[in-house]
Amino acid sequence: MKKTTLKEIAETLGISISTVSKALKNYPDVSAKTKKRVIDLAESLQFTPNTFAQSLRSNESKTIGVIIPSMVHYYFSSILDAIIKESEKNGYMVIILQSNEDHELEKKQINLLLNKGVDGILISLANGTKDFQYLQKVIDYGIPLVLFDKINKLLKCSKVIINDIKASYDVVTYLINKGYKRIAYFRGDLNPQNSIDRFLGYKKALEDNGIKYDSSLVYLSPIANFDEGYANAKKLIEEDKIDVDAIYTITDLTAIGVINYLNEKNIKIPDEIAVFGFSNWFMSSVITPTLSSVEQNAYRTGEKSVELLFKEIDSKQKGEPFKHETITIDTELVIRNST
Amino acid sequence: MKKTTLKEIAETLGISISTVSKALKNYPDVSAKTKKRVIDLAESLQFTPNTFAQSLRSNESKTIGVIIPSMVHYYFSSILDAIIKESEKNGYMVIILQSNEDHELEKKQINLLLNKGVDGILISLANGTKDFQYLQKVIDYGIPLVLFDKINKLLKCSKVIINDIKASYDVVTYLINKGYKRIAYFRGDLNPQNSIDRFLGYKKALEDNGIKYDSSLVYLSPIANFDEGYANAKKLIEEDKIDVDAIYTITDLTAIGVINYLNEKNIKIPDEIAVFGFSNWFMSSVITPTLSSVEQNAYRTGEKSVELLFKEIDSKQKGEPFKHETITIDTELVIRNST
DNA sequence: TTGTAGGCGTTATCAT
DNA sequence: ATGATAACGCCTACAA
Repeated sequence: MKKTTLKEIAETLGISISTVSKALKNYPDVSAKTKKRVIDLAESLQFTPNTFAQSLRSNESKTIGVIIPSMVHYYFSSILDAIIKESEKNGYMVIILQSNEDHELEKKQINLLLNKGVDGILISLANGTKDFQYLQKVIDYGIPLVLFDKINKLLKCSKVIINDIKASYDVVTYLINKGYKRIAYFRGDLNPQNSIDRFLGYKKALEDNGIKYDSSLVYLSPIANFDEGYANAKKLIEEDKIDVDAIYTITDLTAIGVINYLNEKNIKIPDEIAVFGFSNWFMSSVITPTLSSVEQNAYRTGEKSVELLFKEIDSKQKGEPFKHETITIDTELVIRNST
Repeated sequence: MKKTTLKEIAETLGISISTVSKALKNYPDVSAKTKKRVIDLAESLQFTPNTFAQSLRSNESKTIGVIIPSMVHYYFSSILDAIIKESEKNGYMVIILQSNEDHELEKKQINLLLNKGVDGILISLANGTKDFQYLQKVIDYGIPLVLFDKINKLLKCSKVIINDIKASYDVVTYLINKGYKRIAYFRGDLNPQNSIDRFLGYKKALEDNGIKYDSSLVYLSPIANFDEGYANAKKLIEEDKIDVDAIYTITDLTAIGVINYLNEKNIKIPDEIAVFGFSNWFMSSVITPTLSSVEQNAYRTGEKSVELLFKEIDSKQKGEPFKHETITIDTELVIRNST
């Protein structure tokens, strides 16, 4: 079985290809009778235009590309969920690539997408990313680009982020108000902006509440996974930081590592040590104790990102100017039993 | 900035388009000198062939489509991870769609992918799927199709599955050997094959061990999510099934719902009631108590699925005949603290 | 060794 | 109201 073409319809009906094309596109200058004959036959043959030919002609693929660090990740998969659903509504398909937090791979993938001819690109940057030339290239090519979550401030494109400084500030302020005084922080690498910002929020909240920042309470968790949380908690306990009464982490997965270690050691949460995460993974609502966290509204982040992208694609098609926006998604503290 | 074309290179060098094309494809009948001139210029202009034109001509998109029920799902996202990585290695991109367990949507998406001109389709069927005509259509069109996880036996295409009957049989046998006698089962809908098979395995294991199957110990969990696990556990306890000493569920998420309810009610796991899941989600290794489960090797499932797909695409291109295969992925019991 | 020409399928402009 | 024609960019059989 082969796909039907305009040519076949034309030959069957004994008319020209261009008339067929016009009939199907409901041009006004085709007689009602011809139109009907064409449409009926097209339907019975299940005709759909060849997208390769359409793309070649229009230079549009009706496809967008998304690059995320990793797929098996509650936050990113939720964002993708939104991106895919919204794109489908708009008649677009989505190609997904994983940078695996590898800067070089990310670069290669951007080029793959450009070569592929996608109509727009959404990306959450890999942690290592320092040089942004290849992203500038996307902009130079005139391909709409939206950064989300892990962004770079300097690039001239739309962005969707949360206010990490404020969210983090709120967490620490909440902990302080609850009576915690020695709050450890398991921070991420100081490369993605949000990692920096969460750390800043932590420090600022301490400062504003008259608590002196103590760098010995800060542990590094560059990958921000379970094992690092577990290992850092172990280190903290074994270093006899007995006055630490709360641990706040860059993300939930790390916090869950912490919880697992403390549970193993029979250290009571939150009585002896409280734990606060970030991102509100589903998992956090079902572990013991349930984990307090920051709801990041992943779905909305995805929604807003494609929305901006399609707006820009639209403007481009119409030849209208487009003004880049930065949208900040609201976050909320979700208080559970770990604090 | 615009993409370079063969024509531009040809004009710049004052030679014909076909010579440029041949030079870049390293045809033997182009002089070394011309070849060098072309390649150098192409490189400096960062020439890459227009994929729309290539696709139109070759009728290949170097893109495959994947349909899964849902993205925010540990098992499926792990499979996607494998699919994307393996495809990239083979120079293919991946378009992902979510059927949302909606049969009609799935049908529409299959058509979208066919119209898009993907070179192959991977799909894990929605639960409701009963009519398979539109999948037959894929086969009739000659588009390689591989079913994984939730399959239909009757379709003539490659498949990647696990042996659900055996895996389930092993779980229940293990429980019986451990001394559990009244084993409740929270089963899924009897529509996807694997749901049926897990139920069969459960029954067979009871039978083979001289335990009479008791339908009052079977609870339905059609969506197989957390809430259903929680609700069914509640129902079971409130129905005073006090002799039940183990609960085995269709999937981990449901089991985790069960654990949460039992924990809330201070029912000791596994002393009063043991819990066994299926799929070995990451989450299961970090909840309290850690959950015994069946490792399904999602990544391998993804790997094998694309491998079969690419084999078939390859055969098709070479015009060779292709023999469909059904690959069964090994599973293992992962015993943790809940049993 | 190089170039010409035709076609992949669609669409839009310009005749008729 | 309909059709002929060219173009999108690439590829290749064939001609020179």
